[in-house]
Amino acid sequence: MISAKYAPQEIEEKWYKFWLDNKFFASKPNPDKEPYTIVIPPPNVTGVLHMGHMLNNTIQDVLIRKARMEGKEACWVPGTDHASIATEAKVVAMLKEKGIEKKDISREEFLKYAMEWKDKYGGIILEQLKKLGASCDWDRTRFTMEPNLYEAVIDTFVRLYNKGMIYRGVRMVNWDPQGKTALSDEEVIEKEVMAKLYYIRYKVAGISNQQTEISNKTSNLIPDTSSLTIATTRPETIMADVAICVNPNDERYFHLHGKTVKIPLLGREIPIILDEYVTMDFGTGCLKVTPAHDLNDYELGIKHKLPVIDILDDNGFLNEKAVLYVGQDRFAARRNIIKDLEEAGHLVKMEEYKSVVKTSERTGAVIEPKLSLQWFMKMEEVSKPAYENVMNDNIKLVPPKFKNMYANWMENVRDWCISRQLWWGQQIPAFYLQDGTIIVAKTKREALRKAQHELLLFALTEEDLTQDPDVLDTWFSSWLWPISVFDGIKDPDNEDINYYYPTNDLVTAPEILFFWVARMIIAGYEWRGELPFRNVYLTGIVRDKQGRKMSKSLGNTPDPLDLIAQYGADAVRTGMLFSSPAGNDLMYDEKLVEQGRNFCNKIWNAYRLIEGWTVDTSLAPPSGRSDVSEEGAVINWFNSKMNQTILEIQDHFSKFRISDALLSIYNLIWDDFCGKYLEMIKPAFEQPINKATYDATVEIFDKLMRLAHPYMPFITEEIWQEIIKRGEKETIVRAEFPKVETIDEKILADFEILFAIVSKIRETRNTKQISPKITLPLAIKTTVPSRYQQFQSLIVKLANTEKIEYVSEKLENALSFVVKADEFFINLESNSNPEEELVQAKKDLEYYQNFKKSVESKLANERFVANAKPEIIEKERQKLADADAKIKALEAVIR
RNA sequence: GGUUCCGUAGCUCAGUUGGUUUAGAGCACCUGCCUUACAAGCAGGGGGUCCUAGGUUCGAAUCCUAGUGGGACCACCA
Repeated sequence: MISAKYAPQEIEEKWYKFWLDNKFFASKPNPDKEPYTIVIPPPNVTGVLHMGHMLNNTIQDVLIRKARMEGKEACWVPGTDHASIATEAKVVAMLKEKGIEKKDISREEFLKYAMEWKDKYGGIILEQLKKLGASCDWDRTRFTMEPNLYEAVIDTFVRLYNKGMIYRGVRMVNWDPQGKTALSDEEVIEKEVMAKLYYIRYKVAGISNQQTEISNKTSNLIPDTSSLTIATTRPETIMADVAICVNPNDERYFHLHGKTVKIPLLGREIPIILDEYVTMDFGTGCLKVTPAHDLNDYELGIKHKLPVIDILDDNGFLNEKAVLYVGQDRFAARRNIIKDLEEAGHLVKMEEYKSVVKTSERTGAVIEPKLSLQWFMKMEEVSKPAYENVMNDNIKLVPPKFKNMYANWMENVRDWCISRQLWWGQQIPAFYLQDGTIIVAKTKREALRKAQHELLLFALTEEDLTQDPDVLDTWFSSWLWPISVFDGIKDPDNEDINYYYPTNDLVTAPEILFFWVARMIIAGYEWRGELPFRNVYLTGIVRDKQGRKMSKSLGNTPDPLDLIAQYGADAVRTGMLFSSPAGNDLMYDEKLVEQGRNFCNKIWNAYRLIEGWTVDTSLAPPSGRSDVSEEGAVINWFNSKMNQTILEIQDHFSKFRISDALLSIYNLIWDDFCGKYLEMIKPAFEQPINKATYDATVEIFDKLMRLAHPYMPFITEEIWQEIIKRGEKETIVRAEFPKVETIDEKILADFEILFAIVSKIRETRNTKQISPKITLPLAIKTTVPSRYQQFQSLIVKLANTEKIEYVSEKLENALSFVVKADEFFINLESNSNPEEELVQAKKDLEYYQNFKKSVESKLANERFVANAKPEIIEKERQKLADADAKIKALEAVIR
C-alpha cells in the first residue's frame, strides 16, 4: 500500500546515491555531442548554504539537467573559493578563541591552521548542495587555492606584470585598521549615521610671500580677519593638515588669499589655497586639506603640490608625526582633541550631521582612507572588449536591464587594487632586493636566476630576496574560474578547455556583476581571446515576505536544510522557483514551499491512482463511436495539450523564464492531467482499465515526469522507476526531454467546448445548491448535434448527468444556459427558477448586443478598414458573426 | 547630484513588433463539498481608474512628453 502522502526523505537519499554510484553527472569531452557547461559561482569555502545559494543553484541545476536530457554533454563544475578576507577573519577568530594571536605566529603556522580549518569546514557547503539534488560533476570539484589554480594565478600575475599591466603605486585605499588590510570599494559597506560636524577656528598668521592679492573692498564683510573657521567631521586629523582651501569666488574670503594660518594646538603654519572644488555653501566654505586621510584632499594635494603628512599607523592609532596624542586610537584622539580645542577656545560649535561612514564588510571596522603602497592592474585597455561584447549582446545579460549598469561601470572603470595585506591567499610573486629593486617571477628560485642573469648580480643568494608579504585579492583568482577549472591558464590547449570553453550560462547575483562577472569577461578575452560564457542569468536577492533582506541578525533566514528535511528538496526547489523572474528579488514565503510540497503530493497521488489500476487485456476500449473511442479522443486531446505546453516551455526556456516554464508544467500536470485527463479516463471504482488506455496513460505520465524532472529530480525519478521503467536499469537523469509533436488545434477547440459545458453544469449545481450526487437530466437544442455526440459519456462522467437528450424546442421551466450558439436545459421541476435564468440571459444578451455594436462601429470606420492589417479585420468580422449567433440563441431563451 | 529600471487584482508577476467587449496567471480571499488517487484535495465565485495628466493613432496597459511614487547603480560636501 502506497502512502497517501508523499514522503520525500528516504526517496531522496536513495536516488542521490544511485546517481552518484552510477556517475550519471560525470562528463568528459565527447566530440559527438554538443557541450553544455556551467561553472558554479564558487561559494566561500567556509560558508554554509543560505537561501540565496538555494535559489542560485536550483536554477543552475534546472538548466544543466534539461541540457543533459536534451542530449548535450552537460557539465556543471562545482568548487569553492578561498575567500581570503572572510576565511582569514574566521581563522583569526578561531585562533583567538584558542588564545593565539595572529601576530604571535609565523605565516607558515598560520597557513597550517587555516588549511586545517578549511579541511574541516571546507566541504560542508558542497555536501549541502547534494541535499538539494545538485547534479554537479563532483569529480571535477575545484578549489581556488589548490596547487593548479594557485599556480594559474601566479602565472597570470607574472604575465600581466611582464606586459606592463601591473604596477606598484601609492594610492589612497580603503584601509581596514582591524583587519589591517586594504579593501576594494565593493568590500566596503556604507552606513548612514548621525555624526558631528565640528567648527574649528584657525588663527590667520600672516601674508605669505607667494600671493599678495587682497580685495580690500570686501574684507570688511568679515569683521574678524584674524581667524577663519573650518568645519570637519574628523578633528583628530588637523595635525595632518597641510593647507586650508577656499573657493576663489568666495567673496567672504578674498581677504585671506595668500595668507597662512596656524593649526590650533599644534601651531604649525599652513597656506591658504584656492580651488573651485570647495563648495561655498557647505559648512563655512573653508576646507581643511588633509591629503593623507581623505581621497579628495589627496587629489587636491597632488594638484597643488602639497606635502603629505600621514599621522595614523596601520592599526588606526596616531603615530609620532601627529606630535600630539601619539599612541592613541583615532576615536580616543578625537574625544581628547575636542576637549582640548574647547578649552583653548578653538571650538566654535558642534552640529549634528547626517553623514555616511564606510565600514568593512568583514570586520565591521570603520574604514580609514589611507595612502599605501599597493599593487594595481591597469584596467582601461583590457576592459574594452569586455565592454563591447556585452553591449553588442555577444554576451547576454538576463534581464537586459543590467546592461546599463554594466556600461556605466565599464565606462568609468578604475585601476584594480589587487593586493591585500593578508596571509590566506596567493602570495604576490614579487621579490625585493635590499635596495628595493623589484623582481617578479613565479618562484624565489626563478627570481634569483633572473637577478643573477639580467641584473648580473651573480653573488646574490636566495636569502637576499624578500617576497612581498601581501596576497592577491580573491577576485584575482576567481576571475580566472571558467578557465582555470579546466586548467586553461597553465595548459591552454588541453582537451577539456578546448571542449568546454566557452561555457554556456552563468547564474549569479547582480551585486557581483562588476567585480566578478565583468572581470571574468575581461579574463576571457585576455587569456582565451574569447567570451567566458554566452548568457549571464542574474538572480535577485532572497527577501522575507516583508521585503527585508535575509540576514542573520534579523533572524529571518530559514535554514535551507531544515526546509529540505521538512518539505523535501523537490518542494523547496519548486517553491523557490514559483515566483522568481530573472533579476527580480524573491519575496520568500514558506507558503511557496508548501505549494511545492502540495504539487509533489498531487503528482504522488496521480501515481497512486495509476499504480492501483488493474489492466484487463481482454477489455476492448469502450467506444462511443465506431471510428474513434472517446478515450481515444481524450488521449489525443491530452497529447495535443501537452505538445502545446512543451512548445510554451521551450519558448520560456529560450528566454530564461524559468518560473514561467515551471508554471506551465505545474498547470499541465495539475489541471490538465490530474484535473481533466485522469478524471475522463479513469475507470469506475474497482473496475479494470483496458490496455490501450493504460499504456497511453503511462506513456503520458512518462513524458510528464521527464518534463518535470529538471525541477523535481527526486520524485520524478521515483515514479519513473516505479511505474514506467519497472526495474530496468535506466535513469530519468539521462532520459530524453520530450520534444514537441503534433498539435491538433481542432481537438483542442472541441474539448474547450466540452469543458465549458461541464463548467456551466457545475456552476448551475453550485448556484442552485444541487448536490453533486444528484444525476441531472441534460437536453440540448442545437443544429449541429454531431458536435456534442462525441462527448456524450464524457459529459455524463464529468458533470454527473443522464444521457443527453436532443430537443428541437426550448424546454419551458427548465434551468438553461448557452454555450457557443446552442441552448442547454436541465429540467428539474423542483429546483428550477426560470426567472433567474431569464435575468441572466437578458444580462448576457445586453452584453453581446453592446459588444456587437462596438465591433460594428469599428468595422464601419473607414479609417480602421483602410489602415488595419487584413487579419485583424478578418478577426473582427468573425467576432461579429459569433456575436450574432450568440444573440440569436439568447433571444431564443428569452422568448 | 548623475545614470538607470520600474509603477497592472490583497501579494508576486505575465502581457511578445500598439489590434478582442468586461486586461491574464499563481498565491491569497469567499461559498459549497470528508465524491473510494489526493482536504497537502474537489467544484464554483468575487476582485483591477493597467500611478496621474497630456499627446501620437482608426485603435494605447503597450509608443512620446511632463509630473508623481519606489528601487538599483555610480559619484558623493569636508
